[in-house]
Amino acid sequence: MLLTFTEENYLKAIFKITERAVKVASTNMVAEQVNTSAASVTDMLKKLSDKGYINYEKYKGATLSPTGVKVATQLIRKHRLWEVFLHDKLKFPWEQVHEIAEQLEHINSDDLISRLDNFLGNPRFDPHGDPIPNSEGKFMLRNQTSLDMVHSGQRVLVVGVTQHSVDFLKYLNQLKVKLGTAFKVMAVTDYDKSITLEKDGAETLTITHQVAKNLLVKFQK
Amino acid sequence: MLLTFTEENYLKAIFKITERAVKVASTNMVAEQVNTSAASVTDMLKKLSDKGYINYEKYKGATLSPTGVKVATQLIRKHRLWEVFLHDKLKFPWEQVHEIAEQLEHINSDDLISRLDNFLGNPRFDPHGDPIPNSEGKFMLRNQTSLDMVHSGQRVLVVGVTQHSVDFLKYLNQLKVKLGTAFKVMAVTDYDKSITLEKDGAETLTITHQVAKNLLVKFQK
DNA sequence: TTACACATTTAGACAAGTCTAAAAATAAGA
DNA sequence: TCTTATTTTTAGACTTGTCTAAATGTGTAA
Repeated sequence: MLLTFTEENYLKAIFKITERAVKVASTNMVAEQVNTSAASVTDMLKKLSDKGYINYEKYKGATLSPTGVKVATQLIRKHRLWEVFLHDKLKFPWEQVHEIAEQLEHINSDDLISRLDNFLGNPRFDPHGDPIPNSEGKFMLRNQTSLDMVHSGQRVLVVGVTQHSVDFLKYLNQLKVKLGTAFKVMAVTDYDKSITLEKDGAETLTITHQVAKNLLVKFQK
Repeated sequence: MLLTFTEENYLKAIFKITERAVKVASTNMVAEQVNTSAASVTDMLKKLSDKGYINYEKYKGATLSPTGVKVATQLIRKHRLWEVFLHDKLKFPWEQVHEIAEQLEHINSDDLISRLDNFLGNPRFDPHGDPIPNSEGKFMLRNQTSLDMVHSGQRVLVVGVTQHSVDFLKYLNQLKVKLGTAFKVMAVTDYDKSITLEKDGAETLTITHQVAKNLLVKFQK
């Protein structure tokens, strides 16, 4: 069964919302994700429910059905593979790949995606450090923490970001922070939770709690 | 000004129709190209005319305006560059690239296309031998004839096809005819205009007039 | 030049996705 | 539990692109 561009975006939105702590996607949450009105969302949820992609009860919100999950993870797979292509092959900076991948992810061809995956060397993470689901929709798991959970003295390696906005990524460029950057945590301020880090060499930088929350790291022994 | 997927397809259709002998695209011709009804075409021609992309007079048919030509050639540029990508990088056979490129051509990003062009080594022809317009929309011209215009004794090199249907291209695969294949014309039958060719080595094959018409060749001295 | 065939346009309708405004349901505080 | 604030849904309308059926225009053969 063929889904429209729009339907696909709704499924992806619901997936994103229910991926973490939230178990059920509310109408308003979806509306914010797809940047539309709550009324439009209600209509679409009804439609997607009729088609079997989501479980939806009036006033109770929506979750993806198994079919819905499949569609959403395949979209994410396509999105992230295209991001790798744009970054690795076409040399786009990481802050520019998301927007173009939003278009490319809707291209319809299984053969295309499996060939692209191969061409790229079956990458397991995209340019932001997000895992790329395999063709069965399985994600690679990884031991990671957001940088606001660390303590003074710990050594960490940047492995991802939880925010893909151009502004945030450009700010990281400015700080010369990218995937693979290693830090030692020098201090965590009680007052505003800002964190002072020392880069591999000697440079020191201080970031706000806001920034730390959006940086994913893994611990180094 | 942003065009919809559908509007772009109409402009491309009018371009294709008026590219050769026909000077004006009639409603029915467009309807056949975009695979829709004449009534729908009339509506769309009115709209595209209002927006300044075509010159259209009731009952007289349509031609592209300068802006329309620009849009259409950029679409063709994108289409053919993606075809090169699919064929050269992802190793799709030439009969499969068209369909996927029909989707990819609508992706919107000038930067993407200029990077893709570079990544591919600024190719000047697509996998079917069609010239790729440059970013100003200029086409490379080439001395070429369709194979039904040749005479016995002439030596030719296959440089293109005028038909991109999967069936036709698969038939050529079967005959082991591809871009760059060299032939000597052995005989042209008066009766049915079928042509007997000798391949570089020694193999001989006979093709119908229908096939010959759709093969583009250039002469070898 | 008339008559007919064919091409084209108009009229009216429909589906998808959107909107605003109003109504209804739910949640939360006193 | 009652009242109010917030969320969600419904109602009705609009846009885009499509359709069929009917009306109109154009071109050609007799």
